[in-house]
Amino acid sequence: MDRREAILDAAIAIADESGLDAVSMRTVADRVGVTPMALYPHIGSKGALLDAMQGRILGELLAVTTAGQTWQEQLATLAHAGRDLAKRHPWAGTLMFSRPSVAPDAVRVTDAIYQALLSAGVPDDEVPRLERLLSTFILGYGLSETGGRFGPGELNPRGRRGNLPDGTLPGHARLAKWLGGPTDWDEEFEADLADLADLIEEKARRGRRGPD
Amino acid sequence: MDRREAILDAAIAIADESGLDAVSMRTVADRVGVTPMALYPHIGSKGALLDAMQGRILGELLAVTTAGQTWQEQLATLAHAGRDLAKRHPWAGTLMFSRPSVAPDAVRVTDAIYQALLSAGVPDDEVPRLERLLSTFILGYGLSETGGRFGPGELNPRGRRGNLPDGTLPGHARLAKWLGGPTDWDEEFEADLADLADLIEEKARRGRRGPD
DNA sequence: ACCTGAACACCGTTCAAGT
DNA sequence: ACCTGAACACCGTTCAAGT
Repeated sequence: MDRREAILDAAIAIADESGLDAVSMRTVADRVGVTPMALYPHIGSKGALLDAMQGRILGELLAVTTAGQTWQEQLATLAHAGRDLAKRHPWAGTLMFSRPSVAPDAVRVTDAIYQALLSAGVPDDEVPRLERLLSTFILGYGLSETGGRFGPGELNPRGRRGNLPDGTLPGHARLAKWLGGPTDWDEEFEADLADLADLIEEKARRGRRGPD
Repeated sequence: MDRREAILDAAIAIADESGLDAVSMRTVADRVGVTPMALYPHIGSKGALLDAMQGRILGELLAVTTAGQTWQEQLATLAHAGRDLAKRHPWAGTLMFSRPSVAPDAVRVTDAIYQALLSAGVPDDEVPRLERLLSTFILGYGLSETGGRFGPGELNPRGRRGNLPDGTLPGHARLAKWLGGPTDWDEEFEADLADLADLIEEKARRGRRGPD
């Protein structure tokens, strides 16, 4: 097997098992069965290794096919694939946000979203912006879930406002009924996607009437 | 001055100047004029230092006031404050996504968004989800800008599809006209906010008619 | 009460040396 | 052509010692 591929396999396995911080030239080399310095001719540097890991992840995203689907189905397929990926590889979100997507596969994912928006009837000049809005949200959602931003503290104001005087959180007070229990993140993701699909549909409808 | 505050000042100054990676117990201690180990009684650990930095940032966000504004103005004020913060402290986005918001100030920011959504007329049971949708997008946008995900490569397909066969990027081909030039990120952020405000208005309108 | 110095187990990377 | 060993300049953190 190609040494470079073996190195990537090892790095991804370590990241899946113990997080991105556990990926070091030393731990990767150990897993491959070689000295840290032996990695350099094959992958260049730690940064290049992270870029290559990102490329692998995006390759997985491209495995999904959207041929013959409606634009709603296409977007849903891509969004779910993105979120599934974030769950399978919890470190992927951090990586995506922290470095520009240089892999050629990244452009192909972007293109798939462009195509879905175009077939929805979104005016050409609005497509790139809406693609960034969608991908930013999907990435952010995945990262919030896996990174802990949507942690239990977000939902349960009891035990968090201990050091705040009463009456400073009127919003929380009024919404108490909806803030108690656990949240179904799958359900919430579906609802968000439905809302964003509505937004796209509205864009397309206005586009057909011509711009304001 | 309180030693703990001085330590936080130093850490934030270093992060602003040289990035979050440059913040180490050693560099912070150097700036304060003390040995690394002298920090521990005051801040506990590196992780606690990062949490405290996050708290400071959120405190800045609470300085904005939204009293007497329409809900559209309230949301715009908060969104702009969030994005300005991300520009002033480029490391803040990474920090927000990578750890749950434990600071009491975080709940107050959330509450401000709750209040705006409530006064827009969004049904109570949809407010927490829409708050997460909004904050996820705003954070993600700031992080994409400062972290480089919205880098020049995203916009200019020339020079990136060198290793892809022709015809694999139909979306890019059709949108070539809109993908050439530089993007005004301020303008794009405004347009995104306007779209999300439309979405909220639509929610409120449907809520008044009663649920489906 | 607060700080220091030495130490431990880690990093990424360079460079000369081995086969 | 590919890999190793030693070294350099870094990490966060512990622990005994100083004032």
